[in-house]
Amino acid sequence: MKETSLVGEIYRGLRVKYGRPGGQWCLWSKRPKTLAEKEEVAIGAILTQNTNWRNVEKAIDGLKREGLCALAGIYRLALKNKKQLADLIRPAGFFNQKADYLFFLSRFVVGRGGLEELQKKHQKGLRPQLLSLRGVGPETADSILLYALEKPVFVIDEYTRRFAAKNNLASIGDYHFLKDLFESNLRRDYRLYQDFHALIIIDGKHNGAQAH
DNA sequence: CACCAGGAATGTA
DNA sequence: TACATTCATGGT
Repeated sequence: MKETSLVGEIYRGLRVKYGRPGGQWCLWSKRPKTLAEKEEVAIGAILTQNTNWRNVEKAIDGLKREGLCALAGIYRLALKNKKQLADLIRPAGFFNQKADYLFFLSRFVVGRGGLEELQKKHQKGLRPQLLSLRGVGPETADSILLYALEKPVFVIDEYTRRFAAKNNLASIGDYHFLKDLFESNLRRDYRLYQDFHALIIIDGKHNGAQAH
């Protein structure tokens, strides 16, 4: 239960300061998750691309109102009426692109028997398969792996880059370099990775929003 | 009014 | 490899 590395010490500092991730992270850092919650996280991982989380919540609420915050439902709707799907997620911005992206992701997951099947199988080759989907880059793939499929994969984003630079952990922002830095200095535990990454963003917002 | 938010794809040099 | 552009809403 104890981290001896510098990275681990920094994590404990965040835990002392903020406790477990709350607010918007209550769902993403929740353990265990129901299947419906995992699907909501996977959908949110697409919707949140370059978009404020408040707008993502509006889009997710819209999907829930129609009973469509699920991958099988999204797949069916995208086949039947892609424009209706785009209209539902409009508040999240980039709605035409993201309707396509959700279609590709839902088709992939449904075609492989659902998220829980994915979580059990394909321990190794899953990340390249996610990356091969249009609309799924490194950050989105790792967000799905970590928060929806509960794999010990560290997510790197702009907050993580700033955080690493600020704490003198790395001078370069290369995605896989930083990913390997965190993963090789921490227990291989998805729960630790979830909380750490969430706290990095919480801390980044805390430090960047002083003017309010 | 400009700028940004939990990116990725595509094109150019 | 390193930037630039596009996609688009809603809050500040």
